[in-house]
Amino acid sequence: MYQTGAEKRRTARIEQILDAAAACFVEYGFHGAGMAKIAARSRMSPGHIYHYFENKEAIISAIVDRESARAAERFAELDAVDSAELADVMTERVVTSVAENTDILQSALNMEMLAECQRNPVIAKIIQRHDRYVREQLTHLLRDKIGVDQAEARTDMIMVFVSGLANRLLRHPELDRESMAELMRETMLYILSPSQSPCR
Amino acid sequence: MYQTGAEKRRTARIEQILDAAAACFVEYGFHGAGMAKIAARSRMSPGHIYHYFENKEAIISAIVDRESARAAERFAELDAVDSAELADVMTERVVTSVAENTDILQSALNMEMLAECQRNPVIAKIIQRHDRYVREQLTHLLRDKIGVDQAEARTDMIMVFVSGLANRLLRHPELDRESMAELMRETMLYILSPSQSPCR
Amino acid sequence: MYQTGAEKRRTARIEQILDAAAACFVEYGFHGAGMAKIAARSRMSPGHIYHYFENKEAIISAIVDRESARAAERFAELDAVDSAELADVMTERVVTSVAENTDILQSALNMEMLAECQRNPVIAKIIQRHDRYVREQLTHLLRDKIGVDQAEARTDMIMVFVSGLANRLLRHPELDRESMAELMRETMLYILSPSQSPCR
Amino acid sequence: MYQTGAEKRRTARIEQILDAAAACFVEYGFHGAGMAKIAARSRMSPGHIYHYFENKEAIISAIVDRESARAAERFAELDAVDSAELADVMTERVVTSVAENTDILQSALNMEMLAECQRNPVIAKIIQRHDRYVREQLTHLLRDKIGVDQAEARTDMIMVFVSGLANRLLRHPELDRESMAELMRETMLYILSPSQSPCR
DNA sequence: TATGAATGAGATTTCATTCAT
DNA sequence: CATGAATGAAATCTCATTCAT
Repeated sequence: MYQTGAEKRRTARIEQILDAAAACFVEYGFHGAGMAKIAARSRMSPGHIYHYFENKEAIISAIVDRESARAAERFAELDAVDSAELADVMTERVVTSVAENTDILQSALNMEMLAECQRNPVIAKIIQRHDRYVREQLTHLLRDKIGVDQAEARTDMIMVFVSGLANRLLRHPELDRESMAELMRETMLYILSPSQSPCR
Repeated sequence: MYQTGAEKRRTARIEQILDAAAACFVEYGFHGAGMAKIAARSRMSPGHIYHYFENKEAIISAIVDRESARAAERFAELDAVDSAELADVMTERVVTSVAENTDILQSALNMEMLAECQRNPVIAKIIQRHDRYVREQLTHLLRDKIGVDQAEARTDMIMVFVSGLANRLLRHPELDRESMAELMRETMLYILSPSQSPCR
Repeated sequence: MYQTGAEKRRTARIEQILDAAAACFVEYGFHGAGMAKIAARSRMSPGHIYHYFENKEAIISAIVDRESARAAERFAELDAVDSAELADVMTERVVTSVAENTDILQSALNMEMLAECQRNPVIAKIIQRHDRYVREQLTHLLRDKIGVDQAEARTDMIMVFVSGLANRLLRHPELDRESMAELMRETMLYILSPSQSPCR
Repeated sequence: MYQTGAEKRRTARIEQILDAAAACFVEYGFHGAGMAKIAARSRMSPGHIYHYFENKEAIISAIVDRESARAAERFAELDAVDSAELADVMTERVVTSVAENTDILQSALNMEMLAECQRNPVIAKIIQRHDRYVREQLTHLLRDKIGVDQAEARTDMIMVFVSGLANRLLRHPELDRESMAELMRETMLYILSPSQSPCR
């Protein structure tokens, strides 16, 4: 995917905006993050943002798209992992993310924040599409690689737990990340363990 | 607690407002629920709401207080349940709630919505206080009545799971409630089972 | 002027309102003094005030009327004072008022406060009528009793000084009343002194 | 003090707002002058005013600051006047001001208007600071240049008189400016005359 | 008479978005 | 490509006034 200089510049500008916006959404929430703040954090004028995005919704849409693309990368990586180790790798990923706010949890945080504007039907659709995608990939991994039964139910459990945890960490920053991570480890192992049915 | 006619009327009016506001918050989110909408749903003028509540924050505060009071009632009921049955009763309650949107889940939904305005430090404190209360009660039930070990970790698991589920149901109304309820049942039984440690 | 019991009661009620309103106007200003506050201070419901006064303007009108009547009384008293002593009596009255916030100054304070709503043409007219009345009476005293020349100019000086002083005391409560009173004494003596023309 | 084009424009816009606001305050009073009116008079949208001023209070604050700066200029001019002529110059200034509503009196008018919102403690402080400054400067001129005794008492007299006059002219536009100006001249000469003590 | 619940217009302020430069 | 001045609709909140009881 070759880009001319101008295109590179454009892409960089867009990344700048998305980073700034994502950070602002997590920090202030969707409604609290005014275009002025996002512009300031992007080191660009408010007006100029509209050269790259039609409106605020479009920024959200792009954030979700980017998140989806990153999720796709992560799933591709997991797809390459040896089946026998997959459960452990997945577990460690989630645990690390909780402990360090990387990847998955950061994504979850973003989603939490964007959810504020779920009533906007355009955004709602985008987020639901992302959610469906993640669900499919996860189910695929569980069913086809780890080989557990009731893969969909287990997927739902993971997603519920991850989103619940992101929420909780966001809103109760006083909680101990270490013990939350440990909690998550146990839970993941339980959910991913093929020997004992989570849903007997 | 005797009330004169006027006091009854006042109380009824306040309940009216709280019901309307809670419904609006769930339907439109905190920011989408303007005082105008809340007023319309309460069947009174916007201005009149300010006879009962100093501002929008105060409404939220009152909703959380009401929620807390109801939670207290529910916990009191659970305290009266026979220890041997408690795990089952709790499980059934949660399951029913998910299936029928009653009590606990409604409360959880409300909390999710109110969480939108967590950046408001006044509200943040109120919600955190409520959260702490629920946590304490739940831990008490798990440790002192059901008698499981690691009661706090299990409490955290329940809270993470319930909030995650409320979130998910709120944002993905297309999900199948039946299977979600079933998922909830399995998870609760697992968490509440004293024989197998969730956090070895 | 005989009054039946009902009439007496009515009159008392009206006085109650006027006292409360005047006090509120001085304390909070015309715009800051809501009908609710006035009602509370009158120990009466907001709605009930409208049995006695058509609207807020009417209260002001009545306050000014009452002030005018009191001014008339004061002028009548002064009219009865021996011409030779009149200048001294008037001076002492003003000085005492400044020192103790009685009579004249209180009246002036009320007027200052009401002046806030001067743009209301109805009120403007009422206040101007009061002002004209005071001016006539004062000029009469100066010209016909004290016997100074340029009575109108001297009257204007007195009125300017008194209103200026009321203003200043109202807005700079930290000022020393004693020295202000002394200042006023000197000024009054100067203005009322027939021997030395203030407007040569 | 060099300004770029943008800075000039900004300064001009701010002046525009301050002029409009001052005019509105004089015309309608502080409470009567809505942001909408001020915006219309500044020929800009209500919202845009908030790019330059945080809120209505800030506008007032800026008006007082500007008034203070202008007062400082005037005092600086007076400081340069020959001592022998100073009393006459000051008198003429005040007299002209009364006759033509310029400078000093205009300033006083604004102050009168602003006084309406004295109950706002922020504004109250600003105005008191301004008042103190004027008082000091005036006292300095009287004591150190004109060389009268009791300079502070005379200063108070001037300030009371000027504010009283501004009040009166504002509220009784039917009064004859000529004769008011004449009154002012006599009074100023009397107050500034070192030979005859106003406060024996 | 008397209450105070109720109304609704209007005030200040915010903010996504547009546009001249 | 870039700025930031400018708009205007909408949100929260206040308060004089009315009305059912």
